[in-house]
This record gives sequence, C-alpha cells and structure tokens, in this order.
Amino acid sequence: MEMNCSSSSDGRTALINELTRGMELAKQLRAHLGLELPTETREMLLEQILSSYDKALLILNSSGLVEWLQNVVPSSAMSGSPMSFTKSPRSEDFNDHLESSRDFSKKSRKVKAWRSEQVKVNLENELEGPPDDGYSWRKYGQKDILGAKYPRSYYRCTYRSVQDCWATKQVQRSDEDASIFDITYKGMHTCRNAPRSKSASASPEKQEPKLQTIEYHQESNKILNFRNGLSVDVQNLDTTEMTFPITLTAFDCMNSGNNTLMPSTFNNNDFYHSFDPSFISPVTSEPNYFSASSCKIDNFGGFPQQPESDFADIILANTSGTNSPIVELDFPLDPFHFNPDFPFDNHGFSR
DNA sequence: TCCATTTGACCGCA
DNA sequence: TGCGGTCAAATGGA
Repeated sequence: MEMNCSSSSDGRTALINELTRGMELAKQLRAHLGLELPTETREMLLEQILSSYDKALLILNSSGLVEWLQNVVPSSAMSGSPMSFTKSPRSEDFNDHLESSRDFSKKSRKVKAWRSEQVKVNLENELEGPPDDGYSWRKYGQKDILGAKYPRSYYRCTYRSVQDCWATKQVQRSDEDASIFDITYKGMHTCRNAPRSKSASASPEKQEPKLQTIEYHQESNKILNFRNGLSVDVQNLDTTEMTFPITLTAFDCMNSGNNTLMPSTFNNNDFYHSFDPSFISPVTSEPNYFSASSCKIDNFGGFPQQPESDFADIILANTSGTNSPIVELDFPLDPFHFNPDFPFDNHGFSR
C-alpha cells in the first residue's frame, strides 16, 4: 500500500528533524549530567527532548506513516513483539473514541489526528481535576457518559475565536481509579499562546502528577501509545490485542539487511550516517545516545514551528513503574531499539 | 462589565 | 431512538 507521496515525504522530513532535535537535546543533557546545572535547566532540556519526540510521534500519526506501517506489516509478523497493540486504558470506550473522532472530524474542521493520555494526580490534587497542561482551556460542556461513573468534560482552546485555534480536549475521570484522568486531545493548537512552562510555573513539589500513558490516535483507527515519552504502543481499532514487531535499535537500523527501514526512511538527510559511534554500537557498555553532532540537518523545518511545543504540556516526570518492554528507551539514558525483524521495505516511503 | 462555568437543548450518527 | 458532542443561555465570580 502506498502512502500519499507528498505527505509521506513531508512527514518523513519533519520526523527526521524532530528525532534529530531530540538526539541533540539528549546529548546536551548527557553532557550536562556531570555538571551542577540548576534543576530547572535539566527539566527544560528534558521537556524539550520529550517535546521533540512527541512531535515526532504526532508526525508519524498525522502523516499517515503509522497507518502505512501497519498496512505493510504482515499480520503474521504482528505477534511476539515487544511492541504491542494493547488496548486502550479505557478500552471499553475505544470505539467511542473512534466514533467521537470521526464525529469530531466532521464537525470540527476534519481534524484527523487525536491523542489521549492518562494523567494520574496525587490525592491532594484529586479533587481539583487534571493538572494544568499549560494551555488555556475553556470548558464548553459536560456529559454523563453511559457506563462511566464520572461525567466527561469538554474543553476547547480559550483562543478559539480570536486566533482560530480549534484544539479541544476531553477529560474523563477513570472509573477504576479516580485519581486518573483520561485526557483526549483533538486537533493541534494553532494559537500563538505558548503553553506555560510547567517547570517555571510550578514548584518541583507541585509537579507530582505523573504521566502514565499518552496515545496517539488516527482517524484510521490506529494508535500510537507513547509511554513515558518514548515507549510506543501502536494500537489497532481491533480490540484484540496485537503486537507490533518493531523494537528498533540504531544498530539494527544500520544493519537491517533486507529490512531497510532506516536507509529508506532516513536517507533523505543521511540521517543514520549522522549517529555517532556510541549510539550506533549495540554492544557499548554505556547507554547509546543519539547524536546530531555531525548531522547535516541544521534546522527543524518541515514541521510547523509554533512558539512552543504543542505537547510540552504533557511532559511529566515520572518514569517509574513503566519500564515497558515496548521500546526500551528509558529515556534519556537507555538506548532506543529498532528491531531488525521489522519488515520494512522501501516502497511506502518512496516518492 | 467581562469572562468562565454550568447545564439543558439541540444535532448528527449508528 | 439512544448516545456523544456541541451550542448557547443562564449564572456566578472577579
């Protein structure tokens, strides 16, 4: 199956840019680890890194790359992989989400991409609702949802009218755990009002809420589940659990033989040639890091640059309890694995 | 007075 | 016809 050529190309370029930016930021962070930097500086770096990967995933999602991936991957290969198509945390609502996505896409400017995340709040914040994500939201509705213990709240960007920003989100408190909020974002912020920096706006003590799960959804019923910023589940509309055979390492990218994901995907910018040896090596005793030191990409164009990341709002600190086997990137210190068994080929990315 | 929230009504879809 | 999503009038707070 062929993707739309232009969107594929644009998405690929933007994806490369975001991944490269993430690499560079990770490298900066590594360099700073030995220094006595202010906590805020480190947090800022972390936020930027995670933001880059957020964007990358959104690009994957919105450009149709995910859909393409799922279409080119034989179903027989979709098992036994660390990357699983797990069910949504509120899997019983999964079809609802999809329906709402379709509905939304018709009613609200055909926004195709959406994503959801779970946010766990600490008990003292529990009654306050989900944590501030940095954007300015205006509540426009609340509905009791069939089978849900708590009503669903609907928010849209405060600047919808003045800046034509059509970002919306839905907040649903989890039935099972009242301290968990399922937040579904629809559409991207096009307003110029950058999200407030969490690190700047809140004391470390107040940054308790932990990000548990972020999922990227596509109208085509595909989801990328992004755990802890860098663990990715790809989720199918099908409620049956599936697995996705990509656990990609940089080394695998270089040595995938017939599996030509990286060469075909990134040759546009000599992407994989830009990794430094420590990143490329699969056997290094040290964590593998992305390095953009020699990367030829010197700008982050190709993706609409906004004053701030649209996704900086979802940068949360906790990485505990989520050592997902999905993508073994205990970011930023663990390597990012690419599975050589992933049956990529070139045609989907070709022009 | 302005702005955000609340809430019942309305609409579209399956 | 029921449900989820949105609208818009009513309400309240600063």
